[in-house]
Amino acid sequence: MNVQPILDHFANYAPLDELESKELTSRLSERTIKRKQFILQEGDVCKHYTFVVEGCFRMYKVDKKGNEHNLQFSIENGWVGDIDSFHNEKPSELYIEAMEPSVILQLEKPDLLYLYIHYLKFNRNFRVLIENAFISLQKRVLQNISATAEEKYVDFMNKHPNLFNRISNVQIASYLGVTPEFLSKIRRGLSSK
Amino acid sequence: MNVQPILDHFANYAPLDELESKELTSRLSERTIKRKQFILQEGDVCKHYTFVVEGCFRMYKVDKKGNEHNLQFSIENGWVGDIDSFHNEKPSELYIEAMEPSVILQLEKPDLLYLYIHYLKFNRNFRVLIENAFISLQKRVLQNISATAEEKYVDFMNKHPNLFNRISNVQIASYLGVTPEFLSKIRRGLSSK
DNA sequence: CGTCTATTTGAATGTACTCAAAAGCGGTGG
DNA sequence: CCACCGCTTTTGAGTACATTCAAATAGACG
Repeated sequence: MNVQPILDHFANYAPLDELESKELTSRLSERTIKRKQFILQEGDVCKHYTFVVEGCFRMYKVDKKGNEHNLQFSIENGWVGDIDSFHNEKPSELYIEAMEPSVILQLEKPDLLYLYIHYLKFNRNFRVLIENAFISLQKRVLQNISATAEEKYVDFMNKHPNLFNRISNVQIASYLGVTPEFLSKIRRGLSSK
Repeated sequence: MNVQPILDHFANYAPLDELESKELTSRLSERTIKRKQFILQEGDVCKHYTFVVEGCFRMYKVDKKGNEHNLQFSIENGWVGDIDSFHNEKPSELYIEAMEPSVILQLEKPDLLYLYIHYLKFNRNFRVLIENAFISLQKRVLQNISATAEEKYVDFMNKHPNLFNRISNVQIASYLGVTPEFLSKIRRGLSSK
């Protein structure tokens, strides 16, 4: 089991000492996920915090009309999970699907709670993690309520160059909240500049 | 200084014992804020986590064209602050303005860090606080990318009945990302149903 | 090469914005 | 008590942005 990526990841926050690393890694389970495989489906309770070692996931919701709306992408060294379902142990409204063959490390709720209770540092690190995720989401909301579709697309390219050349425009359109057809027209407009 | 509301507030999470309450309250400062007064302006570094005891605030951004976009409202027993500016000590792009005469309790960064370092419970409580804020923001993003303006407005009324009858439609429109004129037309449509 | 999916195109439609102006609604002072 | 002020809300016409639907084109992969 390759746990180095997650230890490196926490090194960016408050680095784990030897005991903390051991406590964490002994509770992780590694899984290999095929492309198009789901690690969460609507109706399931989200049982894990998932760290992406390799690959790419999208978390999305399906509305009443059957349309999919991408809430989040996660790639190497990112986290994915339905926090609402996880903490409140209620059925999720979301799907999490692998967009590439992937390798993940998962932590179950009792294990996470164990780490929270015994180690201030895990509380701290996960607090900082979610603070950063919160800040990013705030910026996305501001953009949603103030920018045109073209501005959103250009910003997405600049902020996520690694994602942008790895996933289809259909997926990006769904993340931005526009139709793929209109995104295509935006791209045509941009390329003629 | 009336600290009871903030102690009651934390009682909904992991309640503070006597020592923790004392450590917290001794670090809080109370302020009375007039209507239309700012507690943060663009360019300032956000120096406080602010708990609202009484009154109502809006946090907004001004774009290049001079238009305001409401990112968040906060009322009694809520928190407000620019977390990005606060943690990274960088100039804020946001304004926080009182929409009513208000009373707040403020915590400075060194004091918050002191609490984080010495008490697991503050780490835990603020982690849970932001987790919940994160969950709400995720739902807002999903709605932003999937719902019509009318759906967003109806949902806002249902989710925030207390706010909705307390602030102007101009402010609600700015929060939803539509023009006040168009919101008026939505209201006309709804009332004729 | 054929199949499957992603992307592009175009025409018609719908949703939301802009701008300008009118109407409504408190408050305040005469 | 009413007249006036400032601010919010409403209206309407014209325009811009984005969607829908159907079909053509282009790429990717076995």
